[in-house]
Amino acid sequence: MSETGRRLLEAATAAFAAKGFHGTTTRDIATGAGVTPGAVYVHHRSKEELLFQISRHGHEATLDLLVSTLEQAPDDPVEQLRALMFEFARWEAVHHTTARIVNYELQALSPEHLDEVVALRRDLRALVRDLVERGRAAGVFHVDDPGLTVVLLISLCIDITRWFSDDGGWSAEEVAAGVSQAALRLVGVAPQS
Amino acid sequence: MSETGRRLLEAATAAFAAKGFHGTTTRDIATGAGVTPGAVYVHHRSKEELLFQISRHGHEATLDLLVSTLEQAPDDPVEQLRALMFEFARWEAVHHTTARIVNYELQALSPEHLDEVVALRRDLRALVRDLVERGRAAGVFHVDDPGLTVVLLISLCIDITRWFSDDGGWSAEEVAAGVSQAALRLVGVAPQS
DNA sequence: GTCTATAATATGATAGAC
DNA sequence: GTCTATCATATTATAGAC
Repeated sequence: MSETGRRLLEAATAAFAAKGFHGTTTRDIATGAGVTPGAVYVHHRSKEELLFQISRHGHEATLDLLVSTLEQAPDDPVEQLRALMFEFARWEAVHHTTARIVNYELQALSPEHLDEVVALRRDLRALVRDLVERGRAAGVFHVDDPGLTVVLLISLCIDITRWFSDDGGWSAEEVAAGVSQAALRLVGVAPQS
Repeated sequence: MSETGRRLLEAATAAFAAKGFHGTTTRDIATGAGVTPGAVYVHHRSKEELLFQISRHGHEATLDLLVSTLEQAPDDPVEQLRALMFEFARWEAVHHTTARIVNYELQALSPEHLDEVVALRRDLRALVRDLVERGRAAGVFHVDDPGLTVVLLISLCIDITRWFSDDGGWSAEEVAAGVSQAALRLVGVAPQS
């Protein structure tokens, strides 16, 4: 992709995160990238295509991160959950601008694009569910409702997107440490950390 | 307010929750209420005024619920947190349509209206923070970072808005029970429930 | 590849008949 | 109070000059 094409993607990311897809105009995006409205369509098919590119890339990056985190973690559900939640939470905090679009602009995607992205979200959820089930089978996690536990674990990470700010009270690493500790408590692992 | 005025509010709530403020047109709202676009302005000043009315009412209802829940709860931080989180989570689940607007459409409010709503959000946060501090002072909550704990507790409730569905796997009460148990674990209370 | 200009449509809100 | 009609503007996207 050309330099201008990339700048347009960045401008779209900033604008979509701040004002939402429907609250952003193609003029906003063009202006943010330092070009005139007509130039947008040399680099991108449509405004929705820009959204899809941001959303898909964000989903793929998150999923790739979690898969490789699990691959590198020791063969222990406790350490795996700690690592998974730390990296997941850190990603949402560091990339909170992109993550906001990933998590809150799904409804603006075309039906076909939404399908593709929902499949990636299903994969991510399956990853967490499998880990919770393994910890439960190993007798180290103690949860009444594994399905609801999975939703709440993911909630802790996704909602970071909503409240995290670069100039707020915590760094991405502090948030990640707090969330991964909270996760271990949530699955009934004694708070030794 | 007239019957039509109320129907317009309900139609706006449904539309804003489904498509966002900027993704909703005044024609959508009028059609949803069974009237023509011109009739909207007999009952409401503007589209943004509809949003503000929904948002303010939702914020006030949540805050009132939490205040009265704390008033009625026994003088024990553990039971107070259990009750507070149960009622908060249940409200977000039962009223997930309104709650979606409350939690995710802040940026579409006018600056003056946003100020008013942010003040209510601050009050709600202070309520939770005070409770966590009291539990900590009493030696029954064990948390390293009370501020971050408060954010995560509120996260568990707010994010319900995003994922809860009436025809999903859990009732509002099941979710509320799971969230309040998760909250107690999160603050380091032994999982006896 | 970017610009200016503009087409085609959609939008928030209002006017005036009934 | 609701309707039809419409104003004024904004919007996505394209056309054609440079």
